[in-house]
Amino acid sequence: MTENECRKLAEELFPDIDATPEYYAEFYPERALPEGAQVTRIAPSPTGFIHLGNLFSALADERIARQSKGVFYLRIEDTDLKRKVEGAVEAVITTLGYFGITFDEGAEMDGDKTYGPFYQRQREKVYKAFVKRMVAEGLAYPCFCTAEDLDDIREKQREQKLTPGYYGEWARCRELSYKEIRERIDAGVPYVIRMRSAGDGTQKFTFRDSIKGEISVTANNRDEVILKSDGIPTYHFAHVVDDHLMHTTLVLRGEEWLSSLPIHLELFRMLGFKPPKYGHHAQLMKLDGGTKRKLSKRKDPELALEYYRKLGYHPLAVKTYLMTLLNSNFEEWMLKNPDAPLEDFKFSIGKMGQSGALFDIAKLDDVSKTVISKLTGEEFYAFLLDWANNYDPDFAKLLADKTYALGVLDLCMGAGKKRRKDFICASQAKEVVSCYFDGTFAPERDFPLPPETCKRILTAFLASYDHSDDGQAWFAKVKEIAASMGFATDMRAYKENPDAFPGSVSDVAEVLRVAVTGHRNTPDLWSIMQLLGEERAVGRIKDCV
RNA sequence: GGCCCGUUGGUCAAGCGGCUAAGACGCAGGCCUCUCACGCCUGAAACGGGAGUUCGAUUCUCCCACGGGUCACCA
Repeated sequence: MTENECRKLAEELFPDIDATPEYYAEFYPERALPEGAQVTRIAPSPTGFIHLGNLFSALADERIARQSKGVFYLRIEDTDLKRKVEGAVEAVITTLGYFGITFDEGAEMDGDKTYGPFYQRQREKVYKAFVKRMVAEGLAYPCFCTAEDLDDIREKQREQKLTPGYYGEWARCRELSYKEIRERIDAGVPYVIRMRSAGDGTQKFTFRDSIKGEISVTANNRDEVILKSDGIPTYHFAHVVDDHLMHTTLVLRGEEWLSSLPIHLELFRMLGFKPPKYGHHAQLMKLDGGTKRKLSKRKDPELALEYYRKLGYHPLAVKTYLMTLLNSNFEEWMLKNPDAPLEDFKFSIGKMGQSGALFDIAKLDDVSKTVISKLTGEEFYAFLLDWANNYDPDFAKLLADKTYALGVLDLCMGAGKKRRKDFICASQAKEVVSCYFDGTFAPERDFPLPPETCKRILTAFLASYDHSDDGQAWFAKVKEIAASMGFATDMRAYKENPDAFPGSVSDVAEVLRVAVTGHRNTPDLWSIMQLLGEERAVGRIKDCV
């Protein structure tokens, strides 16, 4: 086709598109941001499934943008209507919001008035303006190949052991004349628009990835589809146009995109845009039957963020755990700055991991314990109550007596600076705390000593019990009972010669503990009895004699 | 299969030519202690394999193996 024919074709293909690339360049001006500010985004497709990997990525994007006083926005990649799920966008926003990720602009926000719209479906005209220009300049052309044609091409390429794809002489529609194109269009043959790659498949160059460092890439040579037959762009094209017009400075995405980077780079070049910086991060993995594999939507419930919410993991715990995976020096920093908010940590993309990290629930649990131990009783109470209201109404009822519930939590969390770490997540906290509520107290007791001995201990205890005793007086009485039965009261002496005694105070205390709580391991027993109140505490012991 | 990325203890990982190869989780033992939890101490536990380069390789190069990714009008 001649230059004139190209221009003519562009006009005929897109008669309704009046706005030019120049118009949009002016419409979406350079952002006025301080020096060094980064503009990042997450761009999920609205499938309704938001997972740990999304949060992982979002957290990195958010940190980079906020840290640099830049912009973090949400764009919805809804170019594939097959994948669209109702309510998915709200789910993305609320779920990420639960984990404390918020946007500066983007879908469903006022930002729509600035660099938006942020739904790609609503940007059809924008993309077409650029496609039109590419056709006019001979950088793109209509392709009439059917799915069968493409299969046929692939088949032949496979036979000849060539790289599959629409490129070079395999690109059948590439050199169609203006007349041939006209005829097919007039005949109503559906078509897509493909980019006309300048590559021949041999040029190699190195690219500097913000995470992976120097990587070697082969220049693109494929005439990728940029506009589908329904007039909607493919991801490749939408990404390039949007990230340019929205002035994204850093694209952080999964390493599965690394292989299509050459396409994007060529598109940026064709359009005369300066590409953003790219950082391709590794995927989250899990151990399955001895080998690492990518976390899968279908097989791994722990991939879904909803999973953690249901179990009642604190959002900050999940976030903190993810930070330890995101930046290896984060944990060290956290140890040194135990009271600093994680926003104070200087996040650096250069320190992101090179290979896929295994998701480690044991580590999450440990981080969770620490995070919760830093919460005040009030804060944890509010969190627990909120969780119970959503997932466990019966438990919520037990929590209704706030003063009492707070007493329980304070007991399990420890007072002052000596914090216990009993809680991992809300569902587990419920188990831990169940023995303090009559509604959930399970009175099956497994005593460590023979029934007769237990009875003697409990009877003696009841006889001397005074609810107004302080902790010391209380324990002195326990010791007395132990001594009266010949049990050791000095633990050191007992340990040196355990056979010399039938037991120790520790056994006596344990009998009491089991009688009162049903458990062998609990926080300080005296405190528990004070919390339960005389009637209940004594009542539980009486049940055992 | 082609191309790309990766490979340090069970897990997350520091390391960036010379170290007794950090640290965290987990595990084991101990201290503290009425149990538990917390805290503290100690311990077991690693550079995938093979060639080079070098006085010297975990670190640089190449080959192999293994793991991952990708080759759509999906993102």
